[in-house]
Amino acid sequence: MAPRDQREMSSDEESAPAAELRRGPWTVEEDLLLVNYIAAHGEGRWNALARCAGLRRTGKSCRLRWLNYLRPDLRRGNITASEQLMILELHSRWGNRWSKIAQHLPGRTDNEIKNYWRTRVQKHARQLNCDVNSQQFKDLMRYLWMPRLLERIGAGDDDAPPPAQEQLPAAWPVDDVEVELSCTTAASSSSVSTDDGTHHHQQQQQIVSPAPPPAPAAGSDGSYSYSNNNSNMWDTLCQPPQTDYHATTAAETACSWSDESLLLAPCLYGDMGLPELGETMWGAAADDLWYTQIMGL
DNA sequence: AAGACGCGCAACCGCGTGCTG
DNA sequence: CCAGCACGCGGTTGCGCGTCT
Repeated sequence: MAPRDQREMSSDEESAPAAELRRGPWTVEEDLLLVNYIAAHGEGRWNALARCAGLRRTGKSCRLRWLNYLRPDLRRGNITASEQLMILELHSRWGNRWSKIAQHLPGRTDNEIKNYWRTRVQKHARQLNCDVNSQQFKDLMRYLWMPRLLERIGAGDDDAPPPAQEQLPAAWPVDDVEVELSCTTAASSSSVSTDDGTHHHQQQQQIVSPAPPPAPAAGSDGSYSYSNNNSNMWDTLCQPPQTDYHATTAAETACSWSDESLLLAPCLYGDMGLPELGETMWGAAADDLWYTQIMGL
């Protein structure tokens, strides 16, 4: 017997013989059955729904298919910079509470956010040889990548916007917390309270350059070289753009960088400078290159 | 051209929780 | 109070597809 068959059957599956239940990818016909049934009768009571709709699926499977794929209010396509920022911020606050995070990203499912985190964010953590839950990686996100996302958003370089009715609100309503999107000492944001007592977040338009990467050492030929030793990565990363520095954390460093040094960043880093902003995860292929160079990967 | 490999995502699973009789 | 059920959540798996060699 295959290992899968040896698993204990959930209560959802006990209502029908296992041999009659379908598993795996959904067909167009099944999708139609499910959509039509929910359109006529509404959702909920998933086991009964599966039977009544004539679907040889578990209620659990029907629910998942509806919530993660067939629901009409789902947003498809790339995670935008705004959404990435929201995910990073909320995850730093709540950890792997995907459904809770998804509640604040209209049209996105917990599954989608979870997959995003595992495939993109954790991948970068692996490349840095650090744990995604480590303080080092959290500092990297907070003081390097989140400011960059803020910059992209401020520059209007967010990914393709969703249809008008689905756009992220200018102020994100958050039930029990205030979500502070300001990631650096220079970026600013504020929270306001509405008449009904809920807190709304307001993003300010004053977006500044992100915390700069450390200056690489110029070689004799004028080119820059980077260490491939990841163990030194954080020492390098935490080095403020000043000649006399002391060992410190990324957080302390980011806080200590002045607005002036941020503005000087493009000068300080010569040809490397700050990357052009493109698309993808941290959002950008160019960002990835820039980041890879910094980290000496 | 074809096999190997890696990535992204849909789907599954086990388990915890809340509701109801 | 307790057992059974339905639902939802977070972790994991497996497959399709694109890229690399």
